[in-house]
Amino acid sequence: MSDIAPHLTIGQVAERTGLSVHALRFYEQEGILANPVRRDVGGRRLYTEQDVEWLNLCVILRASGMPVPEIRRYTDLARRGDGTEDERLALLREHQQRVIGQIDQLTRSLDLINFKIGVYEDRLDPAPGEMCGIARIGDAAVTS
Amino acid sequence: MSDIAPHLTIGQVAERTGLSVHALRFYEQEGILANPVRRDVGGRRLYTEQDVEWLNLCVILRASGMPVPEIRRYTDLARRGDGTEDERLALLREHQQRVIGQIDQLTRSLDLINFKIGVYEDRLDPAPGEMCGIARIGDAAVTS
DNA sequence: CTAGGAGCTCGAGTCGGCTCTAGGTCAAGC
DNA sequence: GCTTGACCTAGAGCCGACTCGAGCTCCTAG
Repeated sequence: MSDIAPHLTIGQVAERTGLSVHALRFYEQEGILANPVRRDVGGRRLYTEQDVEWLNLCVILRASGMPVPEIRRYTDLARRGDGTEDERLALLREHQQRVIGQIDQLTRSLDLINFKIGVYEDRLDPAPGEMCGIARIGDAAVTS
Repeated sequence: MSDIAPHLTIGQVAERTGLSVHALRFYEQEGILANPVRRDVGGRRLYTEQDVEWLNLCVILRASGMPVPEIRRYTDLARRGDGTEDERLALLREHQQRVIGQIDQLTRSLDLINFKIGVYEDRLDPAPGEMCGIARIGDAAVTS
């Protein structure tokens, strides 16, 4: 935990985060790194383990649909440090709601998909004792 | 259920489906309508209730991330009718898996977000009897 | 008779988030 | 000495799914 900081190359970080080297440079340019990346004598980026940790968090945020500008905002707040906790919390809560909403929407979509799959399964291979005409679920779009 | 078919205009369909008129024309052009839209004497589109039902299904599929080309494929199969049920079923099952995957991914993201929110809440307003240093969850990205 | 509103077509523009290209530096290995 | 491979910058390109605009035709109400 001392300052040995093993200097990861961009390629290694790409491997560890699942991001492409292109994406890593893009993210840096978009201001999505808590502290500025250092460079070696040849101008090559040197990442730290902290950077990787941070990027992995960002990957999660992106994967759950947080737009890049908002991640930048979050990063800014984190960089500024003390006194920004309430804003960071607010931002996370907002995102939390978005994610919950997405899950909700997907779950409802999945219900319909499951239902339609059921219809096709029955149509292709009707279970014994089951009638052909399947009750419609309200007015839901159950066409074809 | 007879062939009265009350001829909906594109504007009415837009209202009923939540799609824009632009999107409706775009979808038609993309082949995402089970049967070709009829036109009135002036060349205006006339939709049926079936079209609306179908479109509402498509809206759900889109909302759950099915790409337009795949909806077109599904529409083609539906249009062809009998004998394509197994393909339609396969297509739906594939999508079902995708949606489940998405929900899964979002749920896991949400876990981390919830965790971080908890960290900030404690940091801003520590509950009595709670210590400051919060145990890290494995090596998970819990930075800042 | 004319103004407004809804519709039409065709094609261009937009947006987000990368991804790729061109043209170059540098260090290691043969 | 030369090739190879990883890295660099700046900027262009791409993809999907719409969205928008220009310029037109209708119909209807005042």
